[in-house]
Amino acid sequence: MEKMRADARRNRAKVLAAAEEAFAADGLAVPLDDIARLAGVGAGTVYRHFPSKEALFQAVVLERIEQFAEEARGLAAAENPGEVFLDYFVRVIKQASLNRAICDALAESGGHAFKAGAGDDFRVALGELLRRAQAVGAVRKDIDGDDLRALIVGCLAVERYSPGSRHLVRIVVDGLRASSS
Amino acid sequence: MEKMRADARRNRAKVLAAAEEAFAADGLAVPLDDIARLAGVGAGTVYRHFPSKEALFQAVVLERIEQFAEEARGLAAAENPGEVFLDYFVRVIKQASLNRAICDALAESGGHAFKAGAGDDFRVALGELLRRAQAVGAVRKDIDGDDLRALIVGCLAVERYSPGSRHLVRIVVDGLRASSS
DNA sequence: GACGATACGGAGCGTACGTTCCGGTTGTCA
DNA sequence: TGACAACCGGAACGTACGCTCCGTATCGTC
Repeated sequence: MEKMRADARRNRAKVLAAAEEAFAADGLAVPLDDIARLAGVGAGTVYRHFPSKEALFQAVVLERIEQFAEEARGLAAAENPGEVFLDYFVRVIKQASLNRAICDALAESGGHAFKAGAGDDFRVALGELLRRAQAVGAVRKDIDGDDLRALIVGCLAVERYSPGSRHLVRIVVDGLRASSS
Repeated sequence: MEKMRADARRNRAKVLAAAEEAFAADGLAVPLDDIARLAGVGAGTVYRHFPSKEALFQAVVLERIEQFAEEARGLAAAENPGEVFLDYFVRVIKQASLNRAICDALAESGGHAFKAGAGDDFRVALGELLRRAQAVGAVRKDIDGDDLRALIVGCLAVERYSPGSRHLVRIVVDGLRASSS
């Protein structure tokens, strides 16, 4: 992974960039040959660097999820946890809805990518924001991080079904705020 | 459609029944050959009755949606529209989540099946229940039938992501109840 | 600059699946 | 019951795509 030939490292980066773009636009359905062509590389080269299309996809998705987690960690110390949490929740949904790779990763196999490995960072960071928002009474207490991830999945589906309808996500947010019943 | 040979009519019914079962279990991904085998019929016979796999799928899905619409019409005259509406909303989600054909139909092409043709009956009936629930103040007034369909899609995604977690749908229901903001 | 190792490209393989085609079969009607 | 049309089964076709293979090109080193 470190002592690679210079051209190999270059090509690996090109493949990753092309995959990022292609998967984000068309999701997992994009043929691997297209990614190779977009990267200016042969199909064999892709397989030299990633054992399968699935592995490449996961690499791309996990990288994006890690960015979400990073952002969440940066907000963990904010002084108004309620607003911060809800803003973050909405922002993640909006960003993810623009990225078909994320949507497909969630749909496939029940969001396996969100659950395993690097997705764990996201789970932890999101859970922390939630905990703080609950502590100040901004969010109902009968939910946990797993529930939240499921809600994100649902909101993504809504967003894909009828894009841009603002108040649907707000309904969920209102539901999160409502007193626990 | 009417003056068919007896065996043709029989086979058509067998294909439809098999497709219903297979699509409900495995969604659109089930190979057409499997449906034919399940129906005890050759692949050619399936194509004699339905121009494409997609058409067969739509026929099955629309039939199911029509059942939902029927049920909704039967509830239109109830004396407690608030409860009736929310119960119906939850029940549709629960039923649909058990049927991968419905889930796939919603995912594919933004729920095209729900929007066109027979799906219209569902839209109308659902809208009527909603209107009555709003009239008695049980549901916030800033949503319409299209929003509801989108919410159903989202709840289905949640259900598939983390099955059986009751209170996620309840969050949405609470959001629906919440005062309009 | 030459040599071995490493990486590249893209043709080609295997598979899966939607769809079509046609020789045989079965229902219908006179 | 005979004959024609409608229908059936399933082999075969075309396509798409993930993945592999191997002759060739490129890189790093001495």
